[in-house]
Amino acid sequence: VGMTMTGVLEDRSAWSATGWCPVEKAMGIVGSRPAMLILREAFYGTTRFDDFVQRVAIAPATAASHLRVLEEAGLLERRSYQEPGARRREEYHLTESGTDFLPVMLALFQWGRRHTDTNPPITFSHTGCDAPVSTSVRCDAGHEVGLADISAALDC
Amino acid sequence: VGMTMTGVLEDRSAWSATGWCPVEKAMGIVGSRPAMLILREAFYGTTRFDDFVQRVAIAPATAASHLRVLEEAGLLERRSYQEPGARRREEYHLTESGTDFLPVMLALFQWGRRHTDTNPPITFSHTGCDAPVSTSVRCDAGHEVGLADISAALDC
DNA sequence: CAGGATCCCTAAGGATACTG
DNA sequence: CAGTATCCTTAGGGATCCTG
Repeated sequence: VGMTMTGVLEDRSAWSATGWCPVEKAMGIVGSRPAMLILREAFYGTTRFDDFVQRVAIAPATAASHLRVLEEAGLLERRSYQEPGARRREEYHLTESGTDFLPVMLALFQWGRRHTDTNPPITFSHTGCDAPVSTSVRCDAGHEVGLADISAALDC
Repeated sequence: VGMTMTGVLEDRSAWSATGWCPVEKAMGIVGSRPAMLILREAFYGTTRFDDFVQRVAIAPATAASHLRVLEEAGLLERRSYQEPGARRREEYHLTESGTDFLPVMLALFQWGRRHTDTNPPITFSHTGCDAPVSTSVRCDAGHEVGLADISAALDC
């Protein structure tokens, strides 16, 4: 059963109620300002608790809470480490699941830059190749596709 | 000034405070469960108020509120139309800014499917070509790149 | 059918202070 | 530095009822 994306919905009744939607699940984890911005910071290389607090500009309790959620959801992992002679420290690092979130983050960044009034003077480019980096929607054959060219099929 | 993405942050102090971040701005608009799911429904072809209410399973007030925000933010546009003999109705349609949100939505869908326990039996494919569709991070030269291969440069 | 008005309520998050 | 504890405030959102 295949039909254009705009139209497949009529085939299923209230799938939101079933809890089947990955988007919904994802929003439960990263669907808040603090969570998303903590993740943004993680992509920028932030690993320390206090840095998250300051750079996201949130309360310590909020940071602790969301860091825990992100850790439990598997996006971040907590690492205790101890430099010789120094005392013990904690760090938060992106896991594979966390780095896998990059397309979402970059897509969101791009969308915001294009459709809001924020346009920070920063460019992301491919190391070595130096060409600018962006997210795109493509089929496995390599064609870039828009919404109108996507069909949704229920595998039933 | 170019450096690996993981590391560029140290160069700017608290850019979240400046309100410069597109991600932050974007989260202000779509960074809630209702907003994101309304948008999801819009991608599936939902246009009517009551359908949004039922399929997202939210209160009318919540729907009205978020529909308005999405409209004001330019993602949705309200269209009054009147079929001959019927009374006036309202519809919400994706604008260009709205359809431009597709990469985010699809990336979020994919991430959720891969990293949460939700795996709905649905496949998105390229009409005609029939190959499955997905989001990817690429440079303009066409290389698929991961986080480690991205460098961030401040254009200053 | 497409909402507006109202009420209520809880959970999120800021501020501040404290601890190992 | 990496949090926890406490307090307080507000905005988000559900439920219900009403209207053009």
